[in-house]
Amino acid sequence: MTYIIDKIYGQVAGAVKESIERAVGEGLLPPGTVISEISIEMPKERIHGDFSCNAAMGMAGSARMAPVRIAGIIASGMDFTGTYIKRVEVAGPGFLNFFADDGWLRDSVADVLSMGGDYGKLDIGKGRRVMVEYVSANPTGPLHMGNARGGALGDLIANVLKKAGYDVTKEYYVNDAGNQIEKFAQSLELRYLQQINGPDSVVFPEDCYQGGDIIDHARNYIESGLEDLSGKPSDYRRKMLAAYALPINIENIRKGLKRYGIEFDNWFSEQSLYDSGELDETIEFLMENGHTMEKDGALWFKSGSMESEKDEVLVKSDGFKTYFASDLAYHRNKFKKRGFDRVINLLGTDHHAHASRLKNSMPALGIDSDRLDLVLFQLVRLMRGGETVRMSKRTGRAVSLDELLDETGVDAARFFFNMKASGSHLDFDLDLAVKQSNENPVFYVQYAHARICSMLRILGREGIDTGSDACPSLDLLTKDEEKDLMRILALYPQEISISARTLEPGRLTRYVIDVATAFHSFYNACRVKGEEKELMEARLALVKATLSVIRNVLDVLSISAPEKM
RNA sequence: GUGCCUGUAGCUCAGCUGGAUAGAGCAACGGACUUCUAAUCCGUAGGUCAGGCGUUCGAAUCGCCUCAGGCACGCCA
Repeated sequence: MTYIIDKIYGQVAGAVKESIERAVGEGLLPPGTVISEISIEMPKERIHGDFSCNAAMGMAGSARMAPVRIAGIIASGMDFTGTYIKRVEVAGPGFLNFFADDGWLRDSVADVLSMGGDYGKLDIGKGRRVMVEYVSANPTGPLHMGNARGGALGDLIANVLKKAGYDVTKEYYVNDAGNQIEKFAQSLELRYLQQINGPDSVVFPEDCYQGGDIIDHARNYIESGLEDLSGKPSDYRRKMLAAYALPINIENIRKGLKRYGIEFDNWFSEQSLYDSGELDETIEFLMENGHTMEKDGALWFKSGSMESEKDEVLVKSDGFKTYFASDLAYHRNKFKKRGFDRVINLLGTDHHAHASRLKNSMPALGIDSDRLDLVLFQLVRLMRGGETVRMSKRTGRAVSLDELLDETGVDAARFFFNMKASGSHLDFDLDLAVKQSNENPVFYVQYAHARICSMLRILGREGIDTGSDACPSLDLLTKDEEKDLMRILALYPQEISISARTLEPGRLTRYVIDVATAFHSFYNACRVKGEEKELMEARLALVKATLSVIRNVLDVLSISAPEKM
């Protein structure tokens, strides 16, 4: 897939490269001149041209000449026949500034119209299979704000990679085994006993799950008339209560995420690694390959040569396997059993240490650690009444995803969480949440969409064909507002490309705001209805292309595109 | 104490593989609706890019140091 924007970048870079080679051949530039990678950018200032190249500055060192002189030599011998470029200027410290014919803008709009929803698709993924694992919250309680951020980000990354040509699988890792499940079962048991024997009958320890949902589970269990557990052994009681509550929690998580617009292709159970024997296989594999050692009755994973890395316990002295062990088995499963080419894990920064240890451990499993990408996002800090609210399931004071969505709505929440780079902190002021939802840029973008829909409705009512796929002549679109809008539409493939490469797709929210801004400016400067036929048709085509791109981006963001507001 | 992340306009944040006069939204101020949606547009104002030193033609961007905040350092997950 080659877009106009890629083509014109190629034309500029090609012309520069050709000109440099010829100048070297003719002795105008010294033979040893190193041609650095030719990078093209679009200058902020229009007087600096449509595209600019700083190759001359990069070559100054090896050519032992002033950048301006080199730029002059390159510029003087350029051939632009058969390209969108009209002319070149040397400016500033040695920039080569290129001025393009507006034809590239018109051709881009034509592409948008002909490709529709496929516009922006790329083949950089080459169909490779990539798994994006995100949310993966412990099923011991409801989803909270941190999960909301990770969910919005992970889902967007997955959607972008799909758009970029990867074969994407979205996966949720269900931590339904291990220590926190024990703690969950114990908490349930104690709440159960409190229900039966009164609140003071047992002590409820601080390290148990304090949330009210645990109490609800205990009460619901009793009220639903299931087996009376009061006289049974503790082990059995815990097992039954956990077996009762866990599926309910998982189902609630699933429903909550669905409401949030997230549907996973696969829910992978940690317990299944125990049941299938893969966990034991993995540990044996590590032992056979000399990556383990025994100490103090426990089995340890020997970290590589890195002195700073600490060794990790795989099997505790009491025989229980650690989370680290099952995570290794899980990743062995992802790469070896299921054959993913690439795996992306989203994690809160509080798991940073664990995550980098996991990544560094991949070679011990025979996996190139470059195939595992970690996307770390800063946790959401919740502010209420000017105070920080700690979000921990154990303290039971977390704000749930459902509560958040009740206040802000799905669209605003998903947009909001993707407006900031993953690495930046995010303070969420609950008191401002409702007010903020009115100011949220998502409405600005949706408004542009609704406005266009309204325009098309009215034009259609006047008997104008708004559904035609044909692209009329766009030669009459010469005003700044029209060209600015065309230009921003032409940039979409690059936005997808950069988002996919950097795994930082938050820029798409900013991009679609820019599209909306350019459209609103156009709307105020140019009329469609009532203009002379040819101009009206050209503007109508531009408006339709804008609608298509806005819809396209909102679709990737999984945000609704209302036709009326 | 050690490691990682963050520090840019009053607020929330872009920009960070070095490039031209550091951008946007909100808030503030001044304008624009008898016209396809004013949830909009146009304009004004707003900066020691936390601070310091260095690297070079050029630093918000790269390196070192300091300061401030967050997170992690368990036979927890």
